[in-house]
Amino acid sequence: MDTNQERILEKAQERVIETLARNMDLYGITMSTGLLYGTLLFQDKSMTLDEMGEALGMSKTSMSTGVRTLMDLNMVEKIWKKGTRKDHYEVNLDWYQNFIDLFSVKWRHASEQNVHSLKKSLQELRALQQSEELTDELRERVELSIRRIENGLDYYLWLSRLIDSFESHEIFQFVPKKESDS
Amino acid sequence: MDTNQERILEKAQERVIETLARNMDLYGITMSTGLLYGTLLFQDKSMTLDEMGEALGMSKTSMSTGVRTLMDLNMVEKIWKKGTRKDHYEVNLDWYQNFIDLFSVKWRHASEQNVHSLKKSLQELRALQQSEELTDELRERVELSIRRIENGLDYYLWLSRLIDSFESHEIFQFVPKKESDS
DNA sequence: AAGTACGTAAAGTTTTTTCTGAACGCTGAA
DNA sequence: TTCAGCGTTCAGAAAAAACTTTACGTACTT
Repeated sequence: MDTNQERILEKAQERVIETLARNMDLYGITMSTGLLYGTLLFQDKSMTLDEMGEALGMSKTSMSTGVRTLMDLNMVEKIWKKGTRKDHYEVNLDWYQNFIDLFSVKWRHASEQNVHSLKKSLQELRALQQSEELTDELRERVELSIRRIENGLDYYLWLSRLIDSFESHEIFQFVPKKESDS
Repeated sequence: MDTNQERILEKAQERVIETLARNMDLYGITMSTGLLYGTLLFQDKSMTLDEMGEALGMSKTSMSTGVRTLMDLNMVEKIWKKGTRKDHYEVNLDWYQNFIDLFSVKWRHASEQNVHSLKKSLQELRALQQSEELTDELRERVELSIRRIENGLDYYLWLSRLIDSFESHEIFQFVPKKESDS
């Protein structure tokens, strides 16, 4: 058995795993959890928490929380495996869908919160604007704030439609999955 | 002077500022820096580091680093102001462009790193694949890894084209900035 | 040339996050 | 019913990040 070839394989895998993991902070995912994701990615079979802990040299507790984070983002799923009592996990191989789910879950949520605040404050400021006895200086400030908020709302409505186009996969009509050459 | 009206205005602004700031971790931006951004947003005039520190009750050093973070993302810019020795900063009011810049800067960078690793490892594995004396078991593992990596590359090429469409503003043809009603 | 005002780098402190190990509850087996 | 194996909760330890204070370099003023 040529262990040298094996080492080449593992080296190649590790490079990818580490790079992916390092950049997953964009997903709000910690490096360790990213390593876990990468490890699962190159696994042909599903893994148990113990196997993960073994592979990463980390505690089972960490694997438990890490795998839950990944499940919340739909990047990993729990697999039914009869005959064993342990939970088995598998990576979701559809990178596009992973991106979409992440984007939907995180950005949609933030977007909704922001819109809510913006609308509420806009309403208050519009009411204030109606008031007759408003100094010129204050009226000016109120109107500036209203403009700023309206700008923000425009943007978040757009962002919401963008996310819609991801979720519905319509975005792939515009930016197709595969390009012919290159 | 009715200080009550002023309080309403400030309350409305603070709500927005705080919500925006809280959600800016999606941008990899800390809450404090988010508050700084929000503060600048409702400012009619440019601000100096001292004014920011004053407004947020934080050290000038923090303002310095915070403002640099925002500048790196093109969300804030330094303003020429003659007659004073202090630097002045202003928020970039184009939310769409802020989003695009953020996305470009962060995701493009991550994407490029990932593609680089994926390609390098793919090359190594393809070479390994050529090798005649490869056990069936190892060949199987190599081929699985290659498939995984190819999947990833497909995705990142797509992502790159998506980012292109943001940077070129072509995305607005597909998801227009303004919708007629609603 | 000396002094002052400014932004930032470096070092140190505080706060937050991540990780671990022990203890718990649940489920299935004996 | 008891026991063993499993995932998870919780409290504490370790690590990382954020923030402040001090100190420095530069550029303008006098």
